[in-house]
Amino acid sequence: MSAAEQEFPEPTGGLARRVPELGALELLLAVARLGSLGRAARELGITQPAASSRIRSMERQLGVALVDRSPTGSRLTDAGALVTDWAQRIVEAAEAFDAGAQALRDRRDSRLRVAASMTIAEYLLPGWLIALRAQRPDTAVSLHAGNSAVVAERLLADEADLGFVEGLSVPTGLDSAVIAHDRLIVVTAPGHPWARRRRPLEATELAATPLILREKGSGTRQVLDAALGGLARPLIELSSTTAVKASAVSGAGPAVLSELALGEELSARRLVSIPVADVRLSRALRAVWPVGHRPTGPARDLLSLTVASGG
Amino acid sequence: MSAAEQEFPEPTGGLARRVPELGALELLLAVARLGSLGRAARELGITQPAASSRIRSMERQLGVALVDRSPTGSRLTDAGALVTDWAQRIVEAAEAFDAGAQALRDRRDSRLRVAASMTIAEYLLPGWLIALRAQRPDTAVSLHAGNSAVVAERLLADEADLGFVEGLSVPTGLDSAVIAHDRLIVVTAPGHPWARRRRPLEATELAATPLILREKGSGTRQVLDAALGGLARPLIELSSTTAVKASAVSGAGPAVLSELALGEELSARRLVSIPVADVRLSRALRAVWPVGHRPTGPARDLLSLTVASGG
DNA sequence: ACTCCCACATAGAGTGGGCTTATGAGCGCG
DNA sequence: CGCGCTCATAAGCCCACTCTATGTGGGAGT
Repeated sequence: MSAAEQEFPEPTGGLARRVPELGALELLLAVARLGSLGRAARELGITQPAASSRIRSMERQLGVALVDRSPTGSRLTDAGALVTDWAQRIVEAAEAFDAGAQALRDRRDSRLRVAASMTIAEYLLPGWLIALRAQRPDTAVSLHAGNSAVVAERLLADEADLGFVEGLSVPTGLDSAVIAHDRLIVVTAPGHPWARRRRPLEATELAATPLILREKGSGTRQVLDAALGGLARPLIELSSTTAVKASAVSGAGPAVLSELALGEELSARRLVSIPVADVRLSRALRAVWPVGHRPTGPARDLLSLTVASGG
Repeated sequence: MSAAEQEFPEPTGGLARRVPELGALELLLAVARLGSLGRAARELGITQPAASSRIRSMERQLGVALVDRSPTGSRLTDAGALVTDWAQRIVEAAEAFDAGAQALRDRRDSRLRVAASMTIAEYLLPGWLIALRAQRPDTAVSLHAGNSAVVAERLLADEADLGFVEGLSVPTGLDSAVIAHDRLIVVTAPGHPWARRRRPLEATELAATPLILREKGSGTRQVLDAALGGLARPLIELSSTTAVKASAVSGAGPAVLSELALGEELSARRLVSIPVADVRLSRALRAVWPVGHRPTGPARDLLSLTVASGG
């Protein structure tokens, strides 16, 4: 074997080889909480040897001892405590995923039918659904995502009980309550010239520069077009927020995204925010329902959750 | 089979059965970014049929069509775009996990040796490490977590190049720079009587109430004891932040935690924050290094990252 | 119109990780 | 001193994921 054995480049990916599976992380959290492999195994519905083996293989994979075994139980090592907290973040994200995915399976018999715009469905709804499930565990929720017009349509056709929109105006026939505000942010990779500017960006500069954008018709795009006077120039048009972020991170150019979409990327400096002068890139997020039909039952529960937690 | 077939209670867990594995989520993100199953497969180093089958089985598991296949490529469905964004959050958490775990494998030959307090290592460091890797991909980092005394010791013994502490004072022999501030927050489950209070909590009430706490000697505990005058009464003492959170969520009682630890729990209202009057529960987070030895090389890179992103 | 290339799907075989049951060993407590 | 708990080990099963090899369909270029 000479050096000719080609290393695969692996620019991204391979995470799954280095990060334990969700089941293993869940098990680790249970061990931390219950102080015993056996009890954790019972809680997850597997046998004690399975738990033992799984923790051991996780330790092998990470190259770090995670738990101190003793005949009186198991406690986390120092490294184990760290790993457990990092695992907790993954599991929380997985819970949000689960809550959302469950609502996507359009069950006809759902007790609460929600229609929401993309941004809200992506970033806020999963958390609300988790909270709702904590209060009313047996409420089945179905979710339909679409733009403002679609949301209004479904509400008026009695195909949804509660809607959420992010437009600049409220569709006719609907009552609404503002639940939060969302700002659009201009971002670039840290290496981009804009990242080193001292003066804020002018609206004219922004309008003159080709940007990485969602496709025409998306809520984000509408707000941006309105703010700039209808002329955002696309460098690329992509079909999902994820794709826009990935493209911006890789340095393809400046992008405009909701602040809700940019938690991790900004704090880890994969992207940096560029201040913008004299442009109103803010919009209200609203809950909506047919005029006169004040939400009741599960819809009311969800509504009160969103108002309480709305920033 | 009568109704005697006992449903397993599954109060927590079972997530792994409903959420696809990390490898599948990574694959989905690659498909979204590249617009083709085959290209995504190539990027992840698997074959096209494997990717095809894996996406299909994920769709079966979720009960939702995620991608529209066509002879010209694959695009996400509406539901697929939502699912992809939720998946992105999981993968981001997994990247932080990976960055941290990699630093935990105490490699002797690391170019940058970091010693950090628990809270910083848990919640801030992984993000910094990701950002550092983006700038300097070949910098191997090792991490050792411990309290302020341990951090100081390792720095002075030249076993670490850069330290992070969260104490109230800077250990002697070290220079420091404040990189962020951290507040401690009193939280309860939403059902707790305190959640319905109108007046802020008084320090004496807090001191008189048994609390869910980290064990004595933890940075969090020290700050709380100092603020209350040395007399926080423990209801339970637990060994990890995760365990404290879980216990508080389940309604065991009030807990005191760093705001850094409470992202998801507060916004999903699994926990609510209780205002506190006339108690200073704030502390500075500092980078530290031996007097005279201003950080250079990788240490300087990391330091400048943390200062830039510190709140 | 024919061909080439890319897209994705299907079929059948191999492998490995995780699960189970069964059993053994260390510590503490009555 | 034995019973309870703890965790570890061993042997066998099974399924998910993987591969190679092949088939089908559409767009682009000649």
